[in-house]
Amino acid sequence: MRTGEPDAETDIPDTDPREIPRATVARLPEYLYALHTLAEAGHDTVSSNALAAVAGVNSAKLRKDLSHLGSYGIRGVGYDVTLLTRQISHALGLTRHRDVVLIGVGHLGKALAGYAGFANRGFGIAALFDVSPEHVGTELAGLRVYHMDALAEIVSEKQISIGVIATPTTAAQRVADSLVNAGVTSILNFAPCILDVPDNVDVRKVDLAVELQILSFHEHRKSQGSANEKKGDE
Amino acid sequence: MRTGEPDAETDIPDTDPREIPRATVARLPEYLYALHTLAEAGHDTVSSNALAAVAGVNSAKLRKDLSHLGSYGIRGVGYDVTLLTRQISHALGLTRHRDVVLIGVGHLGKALAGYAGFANRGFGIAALFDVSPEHVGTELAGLRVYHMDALAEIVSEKQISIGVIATPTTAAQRVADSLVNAGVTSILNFAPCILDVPDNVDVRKVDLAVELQILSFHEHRKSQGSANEKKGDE
DNA sequence: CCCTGTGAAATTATTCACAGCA
DNA sequence: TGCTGTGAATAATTTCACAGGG
Repeated sequence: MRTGEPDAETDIPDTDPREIPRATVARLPEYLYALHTLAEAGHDTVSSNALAAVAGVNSAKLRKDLSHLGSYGIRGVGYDVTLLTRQISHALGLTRHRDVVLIGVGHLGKALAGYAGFANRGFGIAALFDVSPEHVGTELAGLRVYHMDALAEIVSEKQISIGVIATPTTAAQRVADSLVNAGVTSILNFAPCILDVPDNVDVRKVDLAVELQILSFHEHRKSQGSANEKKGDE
Repeated sequence: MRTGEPDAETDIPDTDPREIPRATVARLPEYLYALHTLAEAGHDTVSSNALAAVAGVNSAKLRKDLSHLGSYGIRGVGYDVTLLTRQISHALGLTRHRDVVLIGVGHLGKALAGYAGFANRGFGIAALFDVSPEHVGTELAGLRVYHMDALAEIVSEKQISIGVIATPTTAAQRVADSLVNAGVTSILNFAPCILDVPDNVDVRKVDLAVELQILSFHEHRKSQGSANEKKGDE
């Protein structure tokens, strides 16, 4: 167990990614995006307050988060936008371009394949896969759709380490197994199920319906809480 | 705690939603889904251990989560699948059907409109909206695409309280304003930006690229450190 | 003064471990 | 016996508040 040491001196060589708290990691991409926005708006430097406002978080939290990167702001001024962008990108491992494979070219797969947000932020889709003869061999967003049989070969050839599952739930575990077999070590799963994978494989799940259910809870809370606070706005 | 007290409150299925911790709320939908799976597999009752395994969480956590609902399991047996399903649904406010409006019928909007997971889990899409003449008036997944001008009318007529934004980033804030004006009080935002809304409006953001960036971090961590210690999973 | 970086405090979340009931 | 429900212990996260550099 490592407690915070009382030195505020020179101890920031290369940040060990394992020491960045999970909650911080989850926010770094938001900061990155906010910095991008600010850079485009012509800002060279930004204070923790301003950046926190754009990213939608508390400024103390932001500073603490950045402190985990060993990042250097300038007291009295703020952070250099370009430098901070580079530091966060480095911490997230985005300096090296990471291509992904996408499995399933149904509605969601199509949306993901055409999603500019991926390419914009350092992720290219290396190849698309499906099993349906209807899709295999076609082209989508400038990418050929391969049969799953070709997965291992392409993953290994292009050194892919991340796979995105956009298949129906019933196929998800099978696809995950194939991905793991092919050598993929991170999976983004859009199917609403728990994937069984080896310990060295990271899985993140995005369930669109879950988000709505959480909003439903908030609606429930509002309608139960106070029936008197209503904003008249027409 | 209830050694000598009259448990008059134990029968009341009406939990105060404000007392359920955030982290618990975020997991309830997962439990709900797991229960659905178990029910289909023919289980009448389920132990916290079994349910936790299906939902991918620790069983003590699951029990504590359920205790916030005032839910009653049977000692020595487990939980009644049907009853627990109903209790969670109630806590999430899903007993009442909640329709949503979806704005933006680009790739992502199309995917969402056709996403069976919504309808399956108590959310219907009441109407689709867009501004592009190319889309307005067409039909998609059995739903007509309306022009944004009709938003307020339809939201009010159908008593919609949840809106889903699947537009380009540039339009997101404008759409959010329209939704708020129309009376929507919860927004699910797929555009990668922070929305400025009144305090009484809840916003949840889903950024597909952020998820990939978090995975990228894990890849980075794996390739940088010699993997010899404990697993970092989730 | 500005601001950052950060210990310490407060809050929240998770896990343990066991009493007590079916 | 097997299981739930839950205090107590632990861990993680957020927030406060201020020292100290520019």
